[in-house]
Parts: sequence; structure tokens; C-alpha cells
Amino acid sequence: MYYTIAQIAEKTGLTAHTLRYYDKEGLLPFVERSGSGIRQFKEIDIEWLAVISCLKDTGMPVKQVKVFIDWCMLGDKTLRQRHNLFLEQKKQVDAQIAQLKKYLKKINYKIAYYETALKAGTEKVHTSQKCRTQAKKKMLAGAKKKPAKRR
Amino acid sequence: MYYTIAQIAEKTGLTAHTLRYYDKEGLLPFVERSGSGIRQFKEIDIEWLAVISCLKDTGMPVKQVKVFIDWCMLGDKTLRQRHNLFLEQKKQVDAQIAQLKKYLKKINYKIAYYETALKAGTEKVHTSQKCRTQAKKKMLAGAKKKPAKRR
DNA sequence: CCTTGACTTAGAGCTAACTCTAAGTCGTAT
DNA sequence: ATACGACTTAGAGTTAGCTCTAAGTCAAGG
Repeated sequence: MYYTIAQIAEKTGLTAHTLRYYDKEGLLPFVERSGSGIRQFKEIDIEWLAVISCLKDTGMPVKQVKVFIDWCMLGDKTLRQRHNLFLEQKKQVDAQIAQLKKYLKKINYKIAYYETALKAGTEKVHTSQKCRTQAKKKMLAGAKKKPAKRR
Repeated sequence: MYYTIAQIAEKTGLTAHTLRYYDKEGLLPFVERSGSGIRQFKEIDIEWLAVISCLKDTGMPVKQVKVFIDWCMLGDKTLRQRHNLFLEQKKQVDAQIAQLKKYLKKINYKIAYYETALKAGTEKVHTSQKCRTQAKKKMLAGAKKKPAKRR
């Protein structure tokens, strides 16, 4: 049972244009064709596309994804490389999440800042910089000694 | 005490080129100039740049960051908009983190997959598809048996 | 005075990842 | 048979975000 490119576009959220682009870039060597050249996607190809999206959306450039796909096509002799690739990608994603969490803290601080300002009717409520100075003091103190609060 | 563009590039990790580009795009209206037009960055400008990087790195396009900066320059009458902007950005970042965590699970599964394959010396250890089939059963429990009529 | 080096500008060039166009083929429905 | 719509291709165009170049200004050191 085969899917057309339009059906796969529907299923994956990618456009048919993008799928052809990926194919042209060598990301879809596993997709079969009919006698007249029509792409015939199978269930398993949807799994391939999920892996491709995972790598791409976690920051891997298309060219490097192609390298991975090529390794897959080469079989067992590239197992080690592929294993390393995912270990490396895990590191990347861990770092991305850590960075986003830092930014989230900054955003939460800003939300609190604007809530205070809205209540006061003016941003000037912050210009004495009491808050900022105190926050700094807290952070500096926290950096020195780790609070033993766990569980 | 002022910093040159090169010193700020050093401190922020952005290039001097990029800082001029941001300025040209209207992101740095708060940066003062000397009589001869040299940018004079102050401590507070480093904080501005940290906020700009936070918004940009969490997915906000430069043009929308400019809108935010313009709001800041307009003073208290834009407090509500700025508050909303950060609430919205928080949603975005929460969603990004959630998506990355999903991808991380997929990557961890792949790492385990390749570890098993490496131990066995071949990927064929997975071709019985016991694991995958069982996972599918879980996920598809309820949505199965489509007549699936296709060319 | 002249050189050096950091800065200035406008604007061109680059890269990644699409996004679209034009011209053409194919398979089915009227 | 012919029209329709979905597919095919090569290749051009677009966008964001830089990245760099060329030509010029300016202040300090030899």
C-alpha cells in the first residue's frame, strides 16, 4: 500500500515542495518510484521522515542529515558512526534545553517586572534598582553556597 | 566609562558587524554616540543586549524585537503590550522545551537501538521488530484497522 | 607630518532552507 | 478523445540573518 507525496505532506506537516527538496538533497534514497517516476511512500518511510525531522529540528543541517542517511544505507559497518551521531545530538539537545531554561528564568523575571510596573502604573517603580541589586545579591550568594534543599 | 563596539562584541559574543546590523535595524536606539559618531556603550546597554539575545534566541524575529524596543522607548503607555509580549514568549519557550524533550526521548531510543546493534554486531537484531511492534501496539491501541484503499 | 588602527557608512554578497514557476507527463472520468 | 488534476523535472526566486567590502574619518604615537 503506497502513499502519494500529497498524502505524506498531510501526514508529516511538511509540504510536497519540501519533500521533493529533501529528496533532491539526497535525504530520501529509500523512497521507491512507480514505473512512471511517481514517488511511492510506505509506512516505514514515515518513520524515516520522523527521524529526519527530529535531527533537523534539533539543529542538524540538511547536509549532515544526508551524511546520516548515507550511513544508514551503507549498513552495519557504520553502526559506530550512527551511535556517535546520536550521542552527540543528545548533548546538543541537553544544552539547548538548559539554555532555554535560563532564558525562561529571564522571561519570568520580566513578567514579574511588568506586573509590578503595571500595578504601580509606571516603570519608575523599578528605577531605584532595589530589586535588581537585591536579585544580584541573592544570585551571588546562591552561586557560592548550594542550598541543601533536596528531595 | 564607555565601551567600544569591539569590547562589547567581546563581552556579548556577538560580532561588531552584527552589532552594527542590529543598530541599523533599529534595535539599539539607546546607544549613545561621541561627537565624531563613535558608539559609546554603557553597562546598562549590556543588559539591553542580554534581553535582545534572549528574545532572538527563543525564536523572535529581529523585526519583532524592534517593535519591543520601540515600545520600551515609548515609556509607560506600552507597559501592557510589553507584559503581554513576555507572557507570549513564555508560552513559546515552554512549547519549545516540551518539543525538545520529545525529541530527546526519540534520540535516547536511538542510542539504545544502536547499543544493542553494536553488541550484536548487526542491525538485524532489530529486524524481527519485536520492540517496534510492541511500541506500536501501545500507541495505536484504539486507532486501527483502516480499510486503506489506495492506488 | 605621516602612519596605524579602530572606527564610520552604504550597500553588496552569502548561506540555509525553503518556495515557487514553467513546462511537461500520466492515469482516470466524462 | 479530451479534459482534469496530481504528479514530474530543472532551475529561478525568496527570506532571514548575518557577513563582508570599499571608501572614508579620526585620534594617538613616532
